Amino acid sequence: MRAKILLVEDDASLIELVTYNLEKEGFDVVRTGDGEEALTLAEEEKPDLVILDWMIANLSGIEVCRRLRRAPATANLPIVMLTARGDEADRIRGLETGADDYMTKPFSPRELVARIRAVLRRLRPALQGGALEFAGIAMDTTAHRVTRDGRTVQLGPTEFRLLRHFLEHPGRVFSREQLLDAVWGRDVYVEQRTVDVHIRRLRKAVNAGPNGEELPDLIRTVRSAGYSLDAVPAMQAA
Amino acid sequence: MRAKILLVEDDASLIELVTYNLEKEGFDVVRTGDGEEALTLAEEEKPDLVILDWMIANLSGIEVCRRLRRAPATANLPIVMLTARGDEADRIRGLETGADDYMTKPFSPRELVARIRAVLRRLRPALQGGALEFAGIAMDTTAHRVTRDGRTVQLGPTEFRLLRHFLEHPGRVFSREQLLDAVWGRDVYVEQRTVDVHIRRLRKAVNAGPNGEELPDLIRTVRSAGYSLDAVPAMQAA
DNA sequence: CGGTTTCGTGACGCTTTTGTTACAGCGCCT
DNA sequence: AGGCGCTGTAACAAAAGCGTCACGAAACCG
Repeated sequence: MRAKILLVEDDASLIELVTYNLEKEGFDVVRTGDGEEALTLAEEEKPDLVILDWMIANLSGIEVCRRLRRAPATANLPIVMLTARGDEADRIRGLETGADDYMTKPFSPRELVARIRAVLRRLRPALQGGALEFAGIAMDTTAHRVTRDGRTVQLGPTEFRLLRHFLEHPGRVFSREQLLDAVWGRDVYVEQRTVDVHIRRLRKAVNAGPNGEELPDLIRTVRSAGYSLDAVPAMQAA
Repeated sequence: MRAKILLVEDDASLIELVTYNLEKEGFDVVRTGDGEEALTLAEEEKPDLVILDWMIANLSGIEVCRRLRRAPATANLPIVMLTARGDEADRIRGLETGADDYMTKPFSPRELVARIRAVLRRLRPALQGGALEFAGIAMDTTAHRVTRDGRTVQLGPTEFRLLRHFLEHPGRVFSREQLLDAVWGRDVYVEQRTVDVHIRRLRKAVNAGPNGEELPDLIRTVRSAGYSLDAVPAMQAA
């Protein structure tokens, strides 16, 4: 999942510099140089993090920070202040107003990215390790939650591990033996056909549509080889 | 609740300076100048945050940071690096190794405190004396009061700590072992099934409605994984 | 086109995991 | 001392998930 960042800054050359570096690192960037608009965008764009300059039009960065914290919808939004005001008093004021980090200009773009990552690592764990996603199937391993096109999918422990294994290696074909090793454990010994049954259960759960509908099957059977999770639904014979 | 901070630093005058400022601000301080000992203390003292110097005896600060992150018991422990190594490359390395913030010497003690507060505010909300709230459950950690949709909920000490832990990490699944570590303490050893009983007591108290009614259960059981506090009540099959 | 192999599917005991209740011990307060 | 609230453990009940089998369908092969 890509993280979206709201950049609130009015210096054109800085906007370009920061945007370039963030996009290079895989972030989506939304920009504004206006304090009032920043508040609106923070609600509407639902960014994962805000970078705030102090001196901007209409509302100071510190005031934007305060209002973001006060509004329930954005009270939890990660904020990094990035400003020329580098006095001790300013830094402390920024942090105490609710900023999660505070950097002063001039700054290193790479350090900015590192600090953003550090903040997101704590506050949006789903963006880091815990999230797997492929072909409309999303898995949050820390919350133990799976969704298909937004609808939550109910899985038993074994199906969960099985799906995770597929999501970790999308497109790759695994033999029943490999799956038993990876999902059940190297020492456990069960019939290979057991895999079939769990594939069946996994398919049933993942392909269940809104009501009684069937969604396209993303688990491909490779005859005499095994199974794989695949973005392209199997072809149809009319 | 007072927060406990582990200060890993070997310069005597700095130790004094930092300790003085932290204690003045209401933190408990545990100190060591030794990298190996830092790891031990991080486990045994259960600090709420670690301040790490880079140049210390036995293990470098960066290595201590890496090992703390790797050990499950301390993987989540907030870390602030405080060091003379201020190159861009060092800062980035520190942050990418898992530090939550990175300050360089010389530094302002008041800024250090502000940054520590900023980190703790996010990672240990309960320490700020503030209110925790999630999905209609509100907890005032200082007054030791809990309400569900406005009605006050009566909890025993253990259930209170258990709920607080869930509120601090909403949505996340914890194994019984993790809960015992976090809520009972790392050194206490009780049966894992004890957790089940307290979950039961917590559910009973939190889900008690106006008269004899049952409110939707917000504590989700994740079979063979643990429990989590969750906004979405489990779905029903008719 | 039969024969053969491989896979899909539903049913069914069995085991594991969790829910629930009861109880005995402990510390604390009056 | 007695009562009271809280805790951890055990024991039993309920639920959920698991692995295997049997049979039919589909794919493959000559």
